[in-house]
Amino acid sequence: AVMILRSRFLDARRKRRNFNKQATEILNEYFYSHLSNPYPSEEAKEELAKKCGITVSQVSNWFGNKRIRYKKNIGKFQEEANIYAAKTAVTATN
Amino acid sequence: ENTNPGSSASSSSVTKEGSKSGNPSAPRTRKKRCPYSKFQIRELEREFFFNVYINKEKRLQLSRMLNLTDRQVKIWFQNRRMKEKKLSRDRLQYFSGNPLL
DNA sequence: GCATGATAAATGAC
DNA sequence: GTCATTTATCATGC
Repeated sequence: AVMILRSRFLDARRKRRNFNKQATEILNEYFYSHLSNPYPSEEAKEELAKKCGITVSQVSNWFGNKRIRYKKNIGKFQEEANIYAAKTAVTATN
Repeated sequence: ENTNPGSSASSSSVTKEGSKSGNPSAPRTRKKRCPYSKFQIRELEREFFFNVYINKEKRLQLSRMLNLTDRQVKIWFQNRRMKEKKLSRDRLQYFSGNPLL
């Protein structure tokens, strides 16, 4: 049993699985609403992790990848940025 | 599969920064990340197994053997310790709350 | 074929 | 020294 768990643990780390749509929505919502300073605090990371159903490390990975890839090609994320900007605007009015 | 530029003897490559001699457009070049070879990793891991903290003497010896700089070996051990800590956290999280064991 | 998550070198704050 | 991070690279999903 120990070996089974151990191998499953190793595989789980290596195998990549995409986050579900809801988690991605939450992460993007935070990212684009904090575009001037997309660096969530440790507490914010824990809250995001809880809401997304992922680990804090995965939240850190997501923001690290998002920041560098956004900076490298802002134009590619323009449409996405507009979507979440409008979304946060709507939630603000409600 | 190695050919590490800027390591060992040829100290001409990684010019840390020409902070002097004018050079107004000092780009402060960040060293490009170059993955280490299997052989380098094996030797580094071997030493890490014996002692997580490497002393200066072994560090110099190891850096020469692997054609790396002292700084590279030092940083590798730092990163490796962080990796070990993260692995421990992940293991604890994964095996906790498990009906088995 | 790229998008995406995770990991490996490298830097800098402290 | 730790540790969050930047950057490139790796591995996988689709």
